[in-house]
Amino acid sequence: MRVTIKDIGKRVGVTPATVSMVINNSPKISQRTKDKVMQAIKEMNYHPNYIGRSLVKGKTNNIGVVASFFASLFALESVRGIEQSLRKTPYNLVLYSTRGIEENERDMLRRIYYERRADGLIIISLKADQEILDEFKKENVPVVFIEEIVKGAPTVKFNNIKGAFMATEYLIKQGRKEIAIAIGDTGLNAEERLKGYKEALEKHNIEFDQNKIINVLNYSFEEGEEILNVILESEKKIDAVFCGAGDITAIGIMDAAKSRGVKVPDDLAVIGYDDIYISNLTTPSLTTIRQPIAQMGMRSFDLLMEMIEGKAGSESKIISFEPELIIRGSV
Amino acid sequence: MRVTIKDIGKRVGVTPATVSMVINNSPKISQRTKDKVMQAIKEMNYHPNYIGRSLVKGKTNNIGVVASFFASLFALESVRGIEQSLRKTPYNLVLYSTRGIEENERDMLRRIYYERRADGLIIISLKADQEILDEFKKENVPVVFIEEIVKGAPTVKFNNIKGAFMATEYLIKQGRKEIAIAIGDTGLNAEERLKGYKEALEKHNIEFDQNKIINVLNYSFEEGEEILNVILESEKKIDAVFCGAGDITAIGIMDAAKSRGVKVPDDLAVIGYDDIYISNLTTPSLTTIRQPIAQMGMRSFDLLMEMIEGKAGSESKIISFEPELIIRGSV
DNA sequence: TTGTATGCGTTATCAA
DNA sequence: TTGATAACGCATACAA
Repeated sequence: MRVTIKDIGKRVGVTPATVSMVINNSPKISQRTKDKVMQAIKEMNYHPNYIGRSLVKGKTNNIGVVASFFASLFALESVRGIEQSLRKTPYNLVLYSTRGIEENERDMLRRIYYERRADGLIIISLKADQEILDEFKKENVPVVFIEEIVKGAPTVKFNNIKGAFMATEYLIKQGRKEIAIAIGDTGLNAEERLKGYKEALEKHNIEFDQNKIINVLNYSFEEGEEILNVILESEKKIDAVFCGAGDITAIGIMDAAKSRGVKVPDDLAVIGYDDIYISNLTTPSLTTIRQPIAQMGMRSFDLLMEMIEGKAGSESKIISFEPELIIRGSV
Repeated sequence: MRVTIKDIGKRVGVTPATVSMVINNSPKISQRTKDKVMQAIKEMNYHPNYIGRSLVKGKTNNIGVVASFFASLFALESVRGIEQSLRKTPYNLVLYSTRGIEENERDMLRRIYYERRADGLIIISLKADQEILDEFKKENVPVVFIEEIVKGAPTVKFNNIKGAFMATEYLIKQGRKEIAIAIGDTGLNAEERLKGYKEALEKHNIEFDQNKIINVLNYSFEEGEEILNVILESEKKIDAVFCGAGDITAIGIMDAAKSRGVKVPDDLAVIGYDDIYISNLTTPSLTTIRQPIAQMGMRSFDLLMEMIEGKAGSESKIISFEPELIIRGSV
C-alpha cells in the first residue's frame, strides 16, 4: 500500500491533520513535531498524493494545451515554448487534441472545463464561441488564445501585417516591380499578410493588381510547381514572389524554378515565411520572415500564469510578436 | 457552484449513489430512473469531476511522457506518434520534462509515481535505474522505454544495427571501397550503428580500419566541415562516408564538399541517417536511412495500453522497428 | 432496484 | 500547538 499522511501520523503519534500542516509548512507547529514528522516522511518515503490534494483544493496544477492536432510545426513549436516557461513553475502540461474534428472542439473545451482537468487553458489556432468563453469566465478558468482572436480573452499572436509588409518592401527596395503574392484564401493570417503586402505596395506607389494574388490551398512543397506555372503564364512578367504561404511552398517554387531553368533570384526573387530550419540550407538559401514561435509560446504561458495568480485580467487584448526579416540568397 | 451528483440526486429524488450507478451504466437500475437521471444530467449540464473519480478509482486516465526536453525532433516526433494512437482512447497526455538535469530524472519519475499522476509512463531516451523500476513494478505502474534498454521493462527502439548495415552495404554495392563512418562516441545508438557498419564490411570481406571512424561530437551542420577535413586529410583516399550521426551533419558534409570542390557523389558518396524533411531538397538530394519515429511512438503507446489492461506483461523485451533505405542522389 | 454507509488522501475549521 | 471532525466528488459493498 501507498504511504499516506495517516501512516506518518501513526508512526509519529500525531493526527493526519498535523502531518498535513507540517507538509504545508504551517507556522504554528512546534519545531520538535516538525522534525519528527519530517523524519518519518523521509524514512517511509512518503509523497503527497496529487489527486487527494486537488480534490480538496479545487486546483489541479495542470495547464491544458488544446489544438486540433499536435502534428504541425506551429503546434509543436508552441508546445516547446510553453514547456520552456513552465519549467519555472510547479505546473504540468496536458495535451488535448481535438483530433481535427471541429465539433469536437466545443465538447473538448467543455469537458476540460467541467471535469476540472486544468487550471488554465492555452488554445492554439482554434476558434471558440462566445458561449463557452462565458462559461469559462464564470468558473474562473483563464484562457489564452494563440493566433485566434476571440472576444473576452487575450490573444497572443504574430504581427502578420508587418511581416508581409517587410517582405514586400524589401522586394521593392531590391528593385522588383512586378511582385506576386502566394497566399491561402482563408484564415486571419492569410488576410493579414495580404494586407501587409498591399500596404507596402501602396507606400511605394505601386498599384495593387488582383491578378498577382496566387491562391494556395494546401501549403505543400508540391504546390510550388503549380504556383510557378501561374507565375510563368502570367500576362505581366512577374519578377518576384512573396510566398506568404510559408517556406515549404516557397522552397517548392524555387525547386520548380530550377527544373524549368528559371534563375533565382535573377529571374525571379523568392521570399518565404516561417524560417524553417531547412531554409538556410537550400541553394540559393531562402530569404524569409522569421516568427519566434517558441518565444510566443513562452509568453502565452507567462500570461496565463499572471491570470491565474490574478495579476492580469482576462479581458480581450492582443499581444503581438514582431517578425524578423532574414535576408539570404533568394532575393 | 459546480453541479455534482448530489445536485442531480436532489433534483430527481434519488441518492447520489443511484446517480453514480446510472452514470456508470449499472445494469441494475430501472429504465425509468435511468431516464429521469439522464434527463436531469442534460438539463443541469452535469459533467463528472475527474478528480473525485480518480481519487476513488486510483486511476488518473493520464499517460505521462517523460523526456529530458521536449525540444528535439526525436522527442516531438515521438509525442506526435503517441498522441496519434492515444486518440482512440480516453487517455490524456501529460508531458514531464526533466529539464535536462540528470539528477532530476530520479526525482521526476519518483514523483510521478508516488503522487499518482499517471497510470503509465513512456520514457524517452532516459536511463532509469533498477531500483526505481522495481518500485514501479510493486505499484503496478507500467513503463515503456523508448530507445533506452532497461532490465525489467519493455523497450521500443529502432534496429540501428540493421540501418547501418543497409547503408554500408549499399555503399559497397555501389562499388565504394574506402568507406568512412562519422558517428558519436557515446550512447547505445552510436554503438549499434558502428556495429552494423562493421558487420557489412565483414560480410563483404573488407577489412575494418579504425582510422576510418570519425568522431562526431555535437551532431551539428557546422561539424560537417570538420568531418570533411578529416576525410580529405586521411591517408587512404576515402570515397564514401556513412554519416551515422544524422542527416543534418551529413548535409553539412555535402555543403563543405561543395565549397571545397569535392563532387558528391562522384568524388565522395554520402549517406545519412534520419531522413529529415530537408534531405529530399538538397542538391544532390541525400540518400539516407529513414526511421519511422511517429510510428514507433504509436507502438509504444499501444504497448503501454496492453500492459495497463493486463494483456501484456511488463517483462523485459525489445520491440524493434526496422529502418528503411531511402535512395536518392548522394550515393 | 435503490438507499445507507464508508472510504479514497488531503486540507481546513474549530475546539481543546 | 495539536486533535477531532467535516468536506471535496465520486464509487462501491452491503443492506433494505
